[in-house]
Amino acid sequence: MPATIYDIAKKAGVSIATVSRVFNNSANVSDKAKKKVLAVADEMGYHPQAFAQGLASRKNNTVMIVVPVISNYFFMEVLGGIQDKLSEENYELSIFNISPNKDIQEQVEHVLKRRWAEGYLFISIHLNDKDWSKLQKYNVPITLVDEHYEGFDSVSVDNAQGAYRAAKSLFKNGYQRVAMLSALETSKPIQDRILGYKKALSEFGIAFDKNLVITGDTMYRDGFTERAGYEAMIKILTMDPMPEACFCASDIQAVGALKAMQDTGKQIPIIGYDDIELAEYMGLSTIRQPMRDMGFFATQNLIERMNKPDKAISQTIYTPELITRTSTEVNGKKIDA
Amino acid sequence: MPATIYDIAKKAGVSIATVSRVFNNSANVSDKAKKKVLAVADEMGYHPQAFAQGLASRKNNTVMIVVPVISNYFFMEVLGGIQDKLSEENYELSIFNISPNKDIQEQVEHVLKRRWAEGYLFISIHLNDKDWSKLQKYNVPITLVDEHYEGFDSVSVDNAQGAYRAAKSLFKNGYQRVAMLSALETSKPIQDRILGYKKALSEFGIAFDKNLVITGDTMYRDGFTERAGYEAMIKILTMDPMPEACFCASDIQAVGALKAMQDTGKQIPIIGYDDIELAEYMGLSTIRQPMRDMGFFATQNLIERMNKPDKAISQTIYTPELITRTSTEVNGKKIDA
DNA sequence: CTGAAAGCGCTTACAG
DNA sequence: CTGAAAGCGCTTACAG
Repeated sequence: MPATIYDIAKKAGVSIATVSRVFNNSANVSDKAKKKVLAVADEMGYHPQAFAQGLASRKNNTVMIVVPVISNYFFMEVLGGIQDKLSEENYELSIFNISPNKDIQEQVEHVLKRRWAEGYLFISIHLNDKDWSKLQKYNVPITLVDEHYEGFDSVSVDNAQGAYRAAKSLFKNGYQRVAMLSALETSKPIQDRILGYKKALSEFGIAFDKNLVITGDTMYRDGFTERAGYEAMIKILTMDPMPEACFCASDIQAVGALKAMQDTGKQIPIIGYDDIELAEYMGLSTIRQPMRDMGFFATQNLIERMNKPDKAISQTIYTPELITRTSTEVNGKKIDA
Repeated sequence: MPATIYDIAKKAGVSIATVSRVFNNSANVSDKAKKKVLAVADEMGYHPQAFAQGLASRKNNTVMIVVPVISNYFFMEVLGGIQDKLSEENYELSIFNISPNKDIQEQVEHVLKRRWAEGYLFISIHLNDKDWSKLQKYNVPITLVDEHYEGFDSVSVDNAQGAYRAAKSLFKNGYQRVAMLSALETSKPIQDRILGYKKALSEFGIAFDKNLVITGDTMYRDGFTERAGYEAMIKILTMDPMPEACFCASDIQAVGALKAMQDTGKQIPIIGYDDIELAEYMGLSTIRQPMRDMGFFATQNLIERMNKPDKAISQTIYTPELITRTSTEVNGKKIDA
């Protein structure tokens, strides 16, 4: 049985209130009492229990991440940013993994009801407006990442704009038949990126051809995998006529696509999406999302709200930028942005 | 103010004990009472608070991961396995990130004292025997991943053996000057991998040359990055005489190394370590660590211990296997394992 | 600066 | 099957 506050109080010859004050750095404790308590606590290996503190104080110093897919590059980078910020603060980190097989809304409400944390970071959770508005009534600090809804603070990237920039640069450099290597169409980021692709098309007066929007067959992780990218690129390279260039919905798919081109010996310029660390080393042109910054900033925003619940709600939207590398070079000549 | 068990009890016309029983699926509740309670709870949006439950029952259904570097490929894969297992069970997941700047032992003890979780997964936490033995006195379920100490359950990979296999296959295929692309030497996995490399050397009667153990200059993430791999490979390729082949301490470094070879136009066979998903798409020969399995199995093991604290301690050690791909092919000929 | 006491929201023998 | 009551380990006005 580990020591409790009562054991320490008794042994130190003070009340439990004093012990509590010592551990909460409360001002009003004599140096003598403080020293004594600390000494006894150290000797008995005492440390306040998080639960009891949480119950008594009605706060628990915990930030919870709610996320659907945990082992994925985008999340990993965002998580890095969250950690960077959290390490400056005194908060514990908890992660709740939303299962794709059960009702999302229900799981999210469950999490909120359990009151596990003081604040929540919802990452890549996409709900409709009605469901989001229901969540507001819980009146708990939530910051959205990779999604936005006017009722909550959010940090996201303009997906349509990113896709638009990628496609536009390809059209601008003279390519006409530009394929889009896509993923699961019910995915919200995909929908937005298709929108951007279409916008670029119409700006250049090119008709939309749905046959040029290709996905792989593997739908694991919504199709955001090397394998799905490989499969899709094989389809693209065997089309007749073959597309002249390709915009990929994610870098990780682009990695598979690059491999497909290598295996078949056919090559067309491609642009990815995300700018994961690897992209630089693959020479992959891509649309950069500031993932780490997003995580950092979202966490900062959340902590501010936790401390000041009535501050104004803010929507932060990053505009992604095009990074050109060798995957869009032709005869050593870079592509124009 | 959210509803409490008292509110529900009053409104449902039962005692709080009955409400509690309903939410704990206790057998002894009449169907009628159960239905009534559930209806009222749903109406008032009630759900038991995790804290209060934890305090009263002295368990909290939480598994905590303790890990030094959170955004890294190895951890991401292991995490995937943990999630796979946890999603079958009814546990919450918490993550504690050990800061590299503070004393590790102290942080670990802090975590244990706070009693945040019922069971802990220590991932890539390396302590000396004395510190590990100190941790035993907390008498709490802990499973080690990527480390082993006889006092705890553990799931690890034989790093020396893996490195040995990689280096051996290179020597066996006729290469004499085989460089090792290394990382921070105080890292325990690195030490073990160097040991394996040396073992292969001596088996083939080749003298150890410390100038052939090369690291990059970037020591961010202990040197397990593309950049560090790139830097190190550049050094290797400019050595005179140039090494004939290279064993890399991780796939992620190997990715950088591949890029270095591409940029310089020089090429030697290389073998990585880990077999991250990407390796297949890069054609990278590598030593496969069953990362996902390790996470899955460690979690399973931990849960078993949580349910049965006195079960025998078990050490699981995987032997990594060599996967040969194009990065070790010469003129289309595969390397022998 | 300090202590007695109430209270946080649950669980769980115990008695019926 | 059900309820009254004690207890989990803390925090925090309140009074001194």
